[in-house]
Amino acid sequence: MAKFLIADDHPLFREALQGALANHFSELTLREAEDLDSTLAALNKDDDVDLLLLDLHMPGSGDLYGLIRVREDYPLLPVAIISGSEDSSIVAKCIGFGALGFIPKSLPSAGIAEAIDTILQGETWVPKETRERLDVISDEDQELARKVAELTPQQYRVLYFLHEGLLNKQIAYQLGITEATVKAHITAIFRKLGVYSRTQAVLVAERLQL
Amino acid sequence: MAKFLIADDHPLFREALQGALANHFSELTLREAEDLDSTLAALNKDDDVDLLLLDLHMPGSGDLYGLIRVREDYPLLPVAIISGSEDSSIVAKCIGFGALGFIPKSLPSAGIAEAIDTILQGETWVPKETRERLDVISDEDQELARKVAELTPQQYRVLYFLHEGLLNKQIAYQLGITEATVKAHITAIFRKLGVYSRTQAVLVAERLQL
DNA sequence: TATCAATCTAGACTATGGTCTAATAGTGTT
DNA sequence: AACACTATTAGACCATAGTCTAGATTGATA
Repeated sequence: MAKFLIADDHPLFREALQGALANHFSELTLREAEDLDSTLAALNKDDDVDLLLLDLHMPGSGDLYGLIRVREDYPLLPVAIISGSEDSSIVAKCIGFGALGFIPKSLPSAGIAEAIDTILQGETWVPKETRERLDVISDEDQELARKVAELTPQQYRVLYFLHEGLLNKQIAYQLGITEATVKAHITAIFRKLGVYSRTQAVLVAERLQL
Repeated sequence: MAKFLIADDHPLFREALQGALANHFSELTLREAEDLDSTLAALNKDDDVDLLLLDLHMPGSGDLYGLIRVREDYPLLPVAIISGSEDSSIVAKCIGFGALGFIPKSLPSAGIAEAIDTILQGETWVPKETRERLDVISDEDQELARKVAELTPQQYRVLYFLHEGLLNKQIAYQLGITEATVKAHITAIFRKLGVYSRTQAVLVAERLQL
């Protein structure tokens, strides 16, 4: 009896994936989540989830932040990344940051089932095309990912806007808080990332493609 | 009677390249340069150079700045990039920014001669391994490169240190000028790049891998 | 030589960024 | 319930960033 959690903001895709899985797995319990917060909440409630199917692009989080965050909180949970893109450098980063598999949305349902079987056996699965191009993630990037995982969701949002090149005033408006609070968050981000200016913080975010 | 300009800071490599070329081209005039300034000076003096062999890593300039700069000043001059690395994304960027060829230093001399023959005929030459991976450079990146080419050498140096995450005070010390001057350069950089904060300027530099 | 244009330089001034301190609210623990 | 711990909030204060103005230098050109 397998229990999966599907985290994807697209209801139609969740439904399609559910259909594909139901055909392949006879006994199956599915949970759903539509953003990072509800994903973490679901994982917190259900401690016996066998596999997380995690969309890369989720509202309220940068591309890799969701994965990094989940890996930090639940290091033993198998995670398969679901993504519309299949750029090999993205695939490499996902695997490097601890995902067991990378499943492109373009994959037909039989392929998806096969990929998930592989992953449930504890093996890595990535699309054929990218199988030979898995550049290793450097130790420094691993270290940076660990640091980014320490950011709170609000701090992460601030870092996101920082990375967009926004002024503190603009970030404050976007998040509906005062500029003073934004500054406090930024100072906390600096501490956690081990940098001392917004420029360096942005470079860290850029390096991890957050 | 061909005339080439070799721009590489490594005297030994210039010599080796010279030997390889002399064997293949019967009539050959060679000019040499060891940094970006002397390269531009040599091009300015000799207006009948047939080919520039340009090292990617040159003292006093970021990786792509030399190419961007030369292409801006001499758009008709064929340029072959010489480089120790042969990372496909770098190759793609060089070709995208107007180089006709990309010659890895690891190539045996017969291969180098063949590559240069191809380039002199006006065709593009890149290493076999990267031939199928030449992602196109986006229009925005082309536009950004055009803007970066407008920077003066000193402004470029400031942008370089900006991208390292240095404070204005530190940049001033590195360049031996006052902080006020650094600020003036930074304002000029903003104007030319069309941005309004150092963070955004750094993101532009990052995007072009300068 | 005179002159125009561009670059480099820098001081004075204003806006933005960043630190320190501290209060509030939520969370899990004993 | 009392406790420690952490996230979030923000005001006051100082440092850094960025703009405006302007003089000095260089190089090309008439």
